[in-house]
Amino acid sequence: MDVHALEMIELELAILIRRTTSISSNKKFGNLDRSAYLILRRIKEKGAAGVKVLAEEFKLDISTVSRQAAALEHKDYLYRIPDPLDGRAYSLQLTEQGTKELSDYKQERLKRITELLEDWSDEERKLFGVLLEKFNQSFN
Amino acid sequence: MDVHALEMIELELAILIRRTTSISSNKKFGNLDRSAYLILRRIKEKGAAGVKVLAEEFKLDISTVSRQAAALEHKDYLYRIPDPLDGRAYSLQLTEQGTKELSDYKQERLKRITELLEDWSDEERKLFGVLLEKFNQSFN
DNA sequence: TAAATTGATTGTATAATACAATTACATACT
DNA sequence: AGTATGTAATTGTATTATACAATCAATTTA
Repeated sequence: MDVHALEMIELELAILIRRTTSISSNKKFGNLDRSAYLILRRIKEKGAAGVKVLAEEFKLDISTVSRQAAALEHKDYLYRIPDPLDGRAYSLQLTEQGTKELSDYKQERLKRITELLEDWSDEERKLFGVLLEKFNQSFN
Repeated sequence: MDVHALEMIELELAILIRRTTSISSNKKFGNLDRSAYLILRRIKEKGAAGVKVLAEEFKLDISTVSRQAAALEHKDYLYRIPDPLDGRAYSLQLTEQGTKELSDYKQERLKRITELLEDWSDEERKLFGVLLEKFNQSFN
């Protein structure tokens, strides 16, 4: 196995994470943080879900998702649909505002990434996407 | 330009960052967090440096690096070398313990990544490393 | 030598997370 | 039916990484 490649990945991942961590904390393009964004996206793509399901999918603690969901509800980006079979449970659905905010935020992110990668070839961009996806899937 | 590839990168980056953020906060393989690790590594590879230089290289606030350096000094992983020309300044060098800890930690990280990527081809690993590096460089 | 600048630290705030305790409801067991 | 156990969600508390502002001490400049 090619140790050099692994070392390179190991280092560059550390750098990437640290870099983007600080960017997200200071800058904050729109009104959404990364986690909020992923929640809205998930709901838009796969439909309403409760905090437990979301927490499992994201591999986060339920309490973490609960707070994020509460914040999103408070901003009127999500609303609750009570579970008819279980008085404790509910699921979360996008409001119209949430849908709009999601779309705006996604556009901003996309724009930023497009700028960052403007000198890349199409081939490189495609491969980078594929490999990132594959990497994320290795975690599951 | 291939919008689909960009969208994929955009999404997978968000996922990657969130995932690794939570891993580093809960798990913590060894005694080092990511930033501490990058500092030690930088010093090992490029020699002693003061907090200002490190902060610039890492694009972090000086105060952040100052605290990290203080923590590493406290653990006896780094020691200060006073600047002979400027009574305020100093640079940081690895202690023997720091060198050892760095090497152990790096091994652990490498091991973990090796496991994660064990099903990948050499070619894929190599490309992923190269593209991550290129991506990180786009930030500069 | 007084004023401005600079390297570093410290105070304070924020954000994302986890774990533990709690609340309120649901299910299962005699 | 009633108690015990389990479960969805929230809330309290702690930690970690970060930034920005204030400060301290030394240096440089006018």
